[in-house]
Amino acid sequence: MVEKIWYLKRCDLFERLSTDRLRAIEARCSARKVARGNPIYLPADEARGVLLLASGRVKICSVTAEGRQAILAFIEPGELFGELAILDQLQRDEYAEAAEASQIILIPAAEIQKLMAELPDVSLGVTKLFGLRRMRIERRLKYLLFRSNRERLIHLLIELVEQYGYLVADGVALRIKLSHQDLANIIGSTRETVTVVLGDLQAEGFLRLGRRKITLSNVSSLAKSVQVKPPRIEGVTPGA
Amino acid sequence: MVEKIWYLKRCDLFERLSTDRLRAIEARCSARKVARGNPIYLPADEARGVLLLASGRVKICSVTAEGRQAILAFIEPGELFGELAILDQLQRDEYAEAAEASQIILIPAAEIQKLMAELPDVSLGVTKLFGLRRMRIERRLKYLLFRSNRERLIHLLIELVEQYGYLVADGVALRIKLSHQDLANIIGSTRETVTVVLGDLQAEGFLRLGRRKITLSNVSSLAKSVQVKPPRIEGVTPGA
DNA sequence: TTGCTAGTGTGAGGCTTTTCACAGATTCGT
DNA sequence: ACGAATCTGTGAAAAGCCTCACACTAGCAA
Repeated sequence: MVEKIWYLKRCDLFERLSTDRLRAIEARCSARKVARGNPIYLPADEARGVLLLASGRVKICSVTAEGRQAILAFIEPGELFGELAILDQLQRDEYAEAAEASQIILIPAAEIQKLMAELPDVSLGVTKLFGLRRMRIERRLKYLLFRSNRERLIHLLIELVEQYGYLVADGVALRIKLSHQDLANIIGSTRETVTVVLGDLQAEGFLRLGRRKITLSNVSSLAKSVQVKPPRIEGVTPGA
Repeated sequence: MVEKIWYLKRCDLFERLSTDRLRAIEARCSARKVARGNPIYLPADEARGVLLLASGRVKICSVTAEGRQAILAFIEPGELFGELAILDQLQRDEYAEAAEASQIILIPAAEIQKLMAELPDVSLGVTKLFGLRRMRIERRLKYLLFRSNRERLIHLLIELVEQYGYLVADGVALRIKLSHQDLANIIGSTRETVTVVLGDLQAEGFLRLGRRKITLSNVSSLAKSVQVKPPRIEGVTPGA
């Protein structure tokens, strides 16, 4: 059995709770492992609670009638997802799948609601979480509307650098592996177009391509080309 | 001077507060009127507080470098906007303008934060507000990604019916007046394309066009054509 | 009434993006 | 180590959408 409490403590929302309190929550939670590519919840599933990602990586998607997969977000270890269940939203209309082998913890909605009622800190934390997610998605909407695929892709790369970038000898690399298909699924384009545009950007010297790997050699001029201020880059190591 | 307290009471978030409490809040708020087409806040403005729309209609927009206006949302009387200020987000990156002559009330962020800290109900209300807005925008992102302009427009029409539709003799009319340019600004297209697509839909018998006015004659088959369940339509009158 | 403005209708031409088809390369599972 | 699956690169043809240019109408203001 997984040490659930250890992971609970790593989530912003719970880090300030007492160990006793955490033990109590832990008792109500269940954990499970999901292999890469497998679903965690489907739109049809009833939303019984909130999920916490202990390890791995999760993507939140929706699928069009023609079978195209739109990627709405990636979730990193320590982050909550499926959190609309907190609002007694029983039905979700997106689904979550493991982008890598993952361990997840299911926290019953009632548990969070109880915490929110008792501890204003938690309540505020949830509000902030919602606000943050909303800002992210609003920002994405803005850079998708009216923009060419080239611009969309550049904006996405900059966002990825902000979230996953780390410095290497010859530029900035990403701590996340994405195929061209994945990138297309985020910006609402096709795999082929992404391949071509990335090829162009490489030819123009903005980046270097590897298999599921992109190294940005000139983030700031790339940012300037879409009139956006260059992102801050986390100074250090590749991480786990 | 406007009867601010009257309007505060009409906002979901405040409706359960005592009159005394409301008086106290009222004392900290300021009200102003804005004529159609004028800005309410700009991206550069510091976000001093949250805004409550007392009357009129507001649109939340962002502008691309090439001067295209993306409409992110409409705000109706009784709704809050600019609410990210609650999270001490000092800088906004969208702007708000009056879509019709409007009266707005500015509530200092500190006031809301105090309420949230003292009253769990308010705190939950804010969380719900954030969650709701996020669901809306996520839904929009989903119907924009990978979709043709025709599909985007149909989805938008269905959303508008849900929010603004009322039954009339020959179908469903909308309680909001939008030009083709407005519609284009919502779905990220151009005025001409919207005109053409609406013309097609009219020819196919789905709707009838008037000046800044659309009457849907067959909402359910329109919904079926994009594989969406038909929206509920508010049963009655045109409203104010 | 007479402008004037905002909103709508239409078409030609060109650019962007998708679609389809296939080939080579790398990684993964067993 | 081997075959299978995944990932990337490329090109031709077609579809979709945007740009630009202009005409017409309804509503508003003086």
